[in-house]
Amino acid sequence: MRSLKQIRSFVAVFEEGSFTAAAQREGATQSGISQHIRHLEESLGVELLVRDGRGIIPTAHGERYYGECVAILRRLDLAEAEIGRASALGGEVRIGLMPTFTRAVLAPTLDRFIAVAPTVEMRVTEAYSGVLTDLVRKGELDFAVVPGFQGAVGLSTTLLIRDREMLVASKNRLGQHLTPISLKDMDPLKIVVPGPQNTRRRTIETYCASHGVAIERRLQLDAMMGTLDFVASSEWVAILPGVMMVNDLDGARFDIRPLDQPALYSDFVLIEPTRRVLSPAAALFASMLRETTEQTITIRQARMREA
Amino acid sequence: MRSLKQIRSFVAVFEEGSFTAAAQREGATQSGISQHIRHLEESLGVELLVRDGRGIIPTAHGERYYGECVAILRRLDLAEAEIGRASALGGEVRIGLMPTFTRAVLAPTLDRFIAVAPTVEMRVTEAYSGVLTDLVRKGELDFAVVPGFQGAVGLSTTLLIRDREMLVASKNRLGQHLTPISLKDMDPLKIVVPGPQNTRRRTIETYCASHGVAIERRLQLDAMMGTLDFVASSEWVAILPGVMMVNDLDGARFDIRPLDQPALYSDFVLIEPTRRVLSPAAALFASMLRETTEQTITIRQARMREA
DNA sequence: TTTCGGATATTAATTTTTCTGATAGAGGGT
DNA sequence: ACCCTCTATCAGAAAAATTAATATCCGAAA
Repeated sequence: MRSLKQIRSFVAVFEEGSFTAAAQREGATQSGISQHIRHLEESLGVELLVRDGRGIIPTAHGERYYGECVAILRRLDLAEAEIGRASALGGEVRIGLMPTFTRAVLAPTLDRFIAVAPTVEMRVTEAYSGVLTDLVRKGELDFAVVPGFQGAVGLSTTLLIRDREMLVASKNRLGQHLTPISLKDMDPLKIVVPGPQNTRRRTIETYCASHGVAIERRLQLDAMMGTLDFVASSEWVAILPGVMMVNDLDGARFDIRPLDQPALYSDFVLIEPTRRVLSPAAALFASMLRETTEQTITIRQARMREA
Repeated sequence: MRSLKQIRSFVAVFEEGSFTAAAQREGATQSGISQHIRHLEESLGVELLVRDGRGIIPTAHGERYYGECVAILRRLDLAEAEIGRASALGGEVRIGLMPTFTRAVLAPTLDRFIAVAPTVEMRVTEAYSGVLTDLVRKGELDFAVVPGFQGAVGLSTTLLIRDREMLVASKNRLGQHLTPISLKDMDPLKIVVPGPQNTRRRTIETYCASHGVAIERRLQLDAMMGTLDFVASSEWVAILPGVMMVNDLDGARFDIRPLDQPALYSDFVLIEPTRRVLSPAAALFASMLRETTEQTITIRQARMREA
């Protein structure tokens, strides 16, 4: 007989591309997963996955069936979310954020959220996007906010915010604080960049290369806080998302100027497992996060107009 | 943990209105069903059904959850139907028809169907609408054709055909064969009617009462074939759906005249369990049944224009 | 070709879950 | 109150899922 376990196993194998990884994600053994898939295939009378020593490749039937299965799991999840937690905001919310977000917008969002939903247990994980993506796919996080990017199997993405990139340097080093700046008119930069595994690295390099930005030296630094500290006390600069600088708009520590000619925007998206539905509490937190972020951006724009 | 068995059990209880009946339908014991529902309610943390000694009443949560569950089961069924039997027409088709349909349109439909799908095992059940409805809800029939009526929980209905009601009498007793007739201009009728459990009885009585049709005597006869035989050899008349008289349009045995002023139409609908999806073979048979019926009606209309 | 690394399949024993049959209990209708 | 019908509960039996160990398969590299 068909069972939800079989379906969940199949979805996991499909998304992870491997029985072993699926077993890990489902908290089961590879053996068990293997049997579930076999039974499923037997009862459907159709091969769903081709095993080729190196992982799996779904058959055409597998592809179709996967789509239906995700929809079914999602619907089931929705049905429960509707009932179980319809009224009371409760339970646990587990989210993942990059340092970009934890630096400035997390705290005010948490303040507001905790006031509204005092019984919800919040668990925030800080990590870079690759790690967060994995955690979301494994179901260990309700959602995460990562840079806009090519979707991954089993994840659905929603644009959370689009923000402007800033050139950041220590105080009085960049000229008119908060006014747009064109990098190609500047002396060659001594710039701090993240490592190549970070999505931002490629964005920054591409921007510089295609808009004639001269770079004198690069320093690869994978710590956000470290980067800020270093920039604050040296002649090096960094390109950072505006959203993480909202607490430094006063110009006391940093000179911050939005990139211009052209402006550089970054998208941040909310990712969640397609097979699941955000709990009301998680959805509330997500919307508060967006709101807070938008407010900070609005405030910044006001300051920029003054400057 | 949640399981499909639990969901199926819940749907069955909801639709049957009773644990005992649900157990029968699912081929399980009442005890097992009871435990499934209990576990479901426990894991959702919500009461779905109120038990009141005489059966069950769903709670508001139960109502909502039922809707989702049906959608999920249906989607699952669809996913499988898509895969397993996408190409080959095979398996078994079990349908239910009333005597109205078995008399004239079944045979030609079967001819066509068997020619196209020789490997399909057909099982046709003849019964009245109440019985057929029960069988469909229990999942023992893929679909049935019954008089249009108030939907039942768990069944979805599609209009299959709308046909005109006929006054039927033995040969040379009604005047111009196949021409419309207004009953209120006639002498009081000696009419054969089905018993009150039959949907048609109410339709006929209502028609007569509200359009001034005089009735001299009633004869209650619950056998369709018997009614025809009796009418053929007596001065009694009957009101019958046109679709069952297509083999008697030649006027050799009966005078047949469509009711007029006003015309009386009857709807026949295809009913199937909402939680399931018609197999390709069953869908094909249904569409052939509709086609055949429509053809017979077209033929009759041509004859009527000639007359 | 051989071997190695990484992956899935198989198997049998074990654990967990489900199912059943008997029985107790609850709630109307008479 | 009594009866009848329905659901709940329980413990044993049956079935299914799970596991750990092991076999097997496949491709890549030597």
